[in-house]
Amino acid sequence: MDYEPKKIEQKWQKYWQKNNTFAAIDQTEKEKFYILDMFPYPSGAGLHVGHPRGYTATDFIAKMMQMKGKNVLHPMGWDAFGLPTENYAIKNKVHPEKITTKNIKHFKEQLEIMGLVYDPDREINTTDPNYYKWTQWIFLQLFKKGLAYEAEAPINFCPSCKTGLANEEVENGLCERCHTPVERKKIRQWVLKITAYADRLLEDLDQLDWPQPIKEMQRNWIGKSEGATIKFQIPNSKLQIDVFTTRPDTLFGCTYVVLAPENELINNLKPQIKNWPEVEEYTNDAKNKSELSRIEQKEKTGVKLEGVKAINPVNNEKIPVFVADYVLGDYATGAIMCVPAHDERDFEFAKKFDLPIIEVISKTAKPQQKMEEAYAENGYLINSNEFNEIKNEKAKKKIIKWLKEKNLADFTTTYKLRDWIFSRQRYWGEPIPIVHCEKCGLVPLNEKDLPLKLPHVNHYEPTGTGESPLAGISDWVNTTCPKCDGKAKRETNTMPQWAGSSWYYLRYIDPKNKQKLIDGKKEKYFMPVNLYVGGAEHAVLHLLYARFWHKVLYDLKIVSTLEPFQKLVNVGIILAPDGKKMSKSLGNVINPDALIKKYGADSFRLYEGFIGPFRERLSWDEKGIVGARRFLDRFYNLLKKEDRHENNKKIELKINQLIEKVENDIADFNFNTAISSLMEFVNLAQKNNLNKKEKEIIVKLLAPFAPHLCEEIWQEWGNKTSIFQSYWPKLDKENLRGAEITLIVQINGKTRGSLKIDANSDQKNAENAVEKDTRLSQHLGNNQKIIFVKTPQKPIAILNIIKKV
RNA sequence: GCCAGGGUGGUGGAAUCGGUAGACACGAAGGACUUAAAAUCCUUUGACGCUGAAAACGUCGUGCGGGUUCGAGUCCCGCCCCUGGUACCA
Repeated sequence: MDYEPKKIEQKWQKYWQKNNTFAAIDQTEKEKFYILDMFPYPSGAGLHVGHPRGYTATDFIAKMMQMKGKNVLHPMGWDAFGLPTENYAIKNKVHPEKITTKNIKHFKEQLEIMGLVYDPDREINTTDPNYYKWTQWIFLQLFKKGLAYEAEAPINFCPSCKTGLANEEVENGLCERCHTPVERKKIRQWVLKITAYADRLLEDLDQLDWPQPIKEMQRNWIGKSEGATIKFQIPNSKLQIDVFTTRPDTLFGCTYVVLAPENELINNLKPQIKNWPEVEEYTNDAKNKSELSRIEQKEKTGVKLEGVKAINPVNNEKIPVFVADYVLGDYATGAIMCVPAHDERDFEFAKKFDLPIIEVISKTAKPQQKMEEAYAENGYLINSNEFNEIKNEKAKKKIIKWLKEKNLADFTTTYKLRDWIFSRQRYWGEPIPIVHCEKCGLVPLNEKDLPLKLPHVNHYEPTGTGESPLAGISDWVNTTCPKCDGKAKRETNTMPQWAGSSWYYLRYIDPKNKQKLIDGKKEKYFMPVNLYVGGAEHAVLHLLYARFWHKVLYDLKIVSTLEPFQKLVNVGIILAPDGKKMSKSLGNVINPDALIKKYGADSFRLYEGFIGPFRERLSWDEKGIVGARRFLDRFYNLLKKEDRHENNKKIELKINQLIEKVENDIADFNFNTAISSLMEFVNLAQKNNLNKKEKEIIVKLLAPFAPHLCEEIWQEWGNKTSIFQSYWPKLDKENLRGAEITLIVQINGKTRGSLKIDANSDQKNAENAVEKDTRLSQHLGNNQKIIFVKTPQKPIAILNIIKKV
C-alpha cells in the first residue's frame, strides 16, 4: 500500500482530540515546559502560508519535548477585538461578534488540518466576557494604584480609524494600521502610566534570553538619558526657562535658548513679546502641522521672541530666546539650551539666524581657527573660565554641582517613553469599567459587577467627534454611581487591541477560574513562559505592554516572576514567490488549504520546516513542497522493506549520530538541517535496509514533523497508545565517533586528495598512509615541514605538506 | 544619518571555537520502465582549461580591495550593495 495522506490525516486529528494527547496536566511531578505562540487575530482572510511557520515550529518543539517526558503547555487562542473586524462589520452590516465567531471557526479548521491540535479546554478568546472580565479587572487595579488616569492633551489621532492612538502605534507619522497621516488632536483620553515602570522595563531586559535587536529596540524606545535641568532666568520677570541637557559641560558655549511651539511659557511671556502676532502665527502653524509634515521638513525654521532674553547661569550673559519646531513639546521640558559649536542641529540653526558660535570643547585644549561644523566629540574645556582645561566628561558634574549650590540646576533623568494612550473611540473593544458621577467624579465599578458587557447594538460606526459610538446608547450610558447611587454616566471609550493580549499567557494556565485571574499555585508551576515565538513586528508594542502589565501584576502579588517571557524567538516572515510581502491587494497570498489537499498536512509541515533558517525571511516556493512529499513516500517505502537481521556498523553509527543531530537541531530551531539529515539518512538506509529497532528510532525522530504518518506507522505496528506518549530515542553518547576518519592531504594548504585512516592515527600513521598512496606519495620528501591536525569536532584529520618554493 | 542583520551554484539553502566549499532539496539534462504520458528508479549537474571521448589532472571560485595564517566563506582593516528598525529625544 502506498502512503496516502488523505486516508490517514483526519483520522489521527480526531484521535488526538478525543484522547487529549496534547493537553497539559495541572498537577504532576513532571517538569513543565510552557511554549507559546503569539496568538492570531482571526481575520476574515484566513491563514496564509506565513502564519503556520511559527505555529509548526512550536509544534515541532512541543511534540519533541513531550516525548522527552516534559509536561508541555502549548495552547492557542484568539486575539479578536479590534478594528479589522469592526470595519468589516460596518461595511457588510454584520455584527462583529458574528464575524468573530465565524472567523475563529475558520482559523481553527485551518490549524486542525495541519495537525495543529490544541487543548480545547484551554482555548481563550479576548472577546469572551468571561475573559475580558479579567482584562477589566486589571484595569481597575491600575486605576486604584493611580496608574490609569484621564487626560486632555493633544494626542495622535487617526482620521481614517477615527480614534486616538498610542505613540507606539505611530510609524513615521503614519497610523500603524492603515498608514493614514496622523493628526494632533485634543481629546479626553484614558492614559496608563507606563513611564512609572520605565526603569524596571529597561533594567530587567538584561535578564531576558531575547534576540539582541529586540532588546535594543526596547531600550531605544524607553530612551533613558541622564543629564541635568538648568534654570535660565528671564530678566524683569518672575518666569524662568527650564532646559534639559545631557551636555552641561558645554554651557559656556550656549548662545541662545529655544522653546517648543507647545511650551506654555510662550503664552505666559506674551506681555513681553514685541512681535506677538508673528510668534502666534508660527506656534499655531507648528501645532496644527501633522507629525508627518514636521518630519518631512528638512530646513530648520523658527521665530525670535523679540523683547525676551534669558540669562545663562554660568556667565550671566543675556541671550536671545526663540521658538522653533525642531524642539519637541512633549520631551523633557520642551525647551533647550543651544550650543551651536557642539551640536549639529544648533549649528545649523545658528548659521541660518546668524547667531554667535562659541567653541568650548576642544580635542587639544586649543581653539580651532574656524569651525566648519559642530564638534560633538569629547575633549577639554576652553572659554569656560575656571573650568578650562578640564576633561569635558568630568566638567559635566562639576558645573552642575556648582550651579546646584546656587539652586540653578539639578541632575535629572529623562525618558523618551511616554504614557500609554489607552482609550479608543471605537465600539469593538473592552468597555472601560468606570463611571462618571455628578457628585463623586470618577468611580470604578465594583469588582463583583464585572464583566461590564459590551452592549449589543446595531449601529457602531465611529463618530469621529472624539466620542465613542457607545456614547449614543443612552440606556447603557446612563447608570447609577456605585458609590453614592446618584446619577452617573458610563465611560464610553473602549480599550485598545493591546489590552487583551497584554496578559493572555496567564489565562491559559487557569482558563476557567471564576474567582481569580489565576490560581497562585498553578501560576508558580507554569510561569514563566519558557519559549515565546512570534513576529518581530511586536518588538515595542505588544511585548512592551505585556511586560508592563506583568510587572504591575507582580507588584500586586498575582504573579511570581518579574518577567513573563523568558526566551523569545522571532520567526522570519515568508514572502510571496515574487519576493513581496503577501497581501490581499497584491493578490499574491498563498493559502495552505489547497497545498494540504494536494500534498497532505505532513508534507506541508515538513516543508515549512525545511524551507530555510527559521529566523530569516524567505520567499515561498511551491515547488519545494514536492521534495517533502517525495521524501515521505520514500520514508514510508523504506519502512515497508524487510527488516535487516545482520549487523551493520555504518548504519548503527549513523543512526546514533542522527539522534543527536535531530534533537539538537529541533531545540535550536534549525528544522531545515534536522530534516535534511533525516533525508540523508533515508537515502543511505535505502541501500542497506534497517532492523526493527532502527525503524522505530527514525519514526520517532520524524514524528514531530510528520505526526500523522508516524502515528499511523506506530499504531500499525500494534502500539495501543500514541507515539507521542512513547519516549524519544535514547542517544548512545559513547559511540558517536566511528573507527575511521578521513585524512585530508594538502600541499601548501591546497587539498590534493583524501584517504581513510584509523581514528586513532597519529602523524606517523598518517604519513605512512600517504606513502602507500601512489599518487600522493610523490609529494613526500625532504626539506619540508608537515603539519598534522586532528579536529575533535569532525571525523577528519589534516596532513598539510609544506614545500619550499 | 544612526543601530542591527545579511551578500555562497540556475533556485532555496548547508558548512562559521579557521581545516575536503556547495550537504539536503528544487530545477535542468540523460537513461531505465511504459504503446505513450504521469509517477518511480538510476546517472550527471559551480565556472573554465586539457582531451577524439572518458577517467585523471590543473586553474579559478563564497559582494569588492588589501592583510594575518601551513591553510580564510569563517579572523583583521578599508569599501560596495541589500533588508529590517529608527528618525531633529537636546
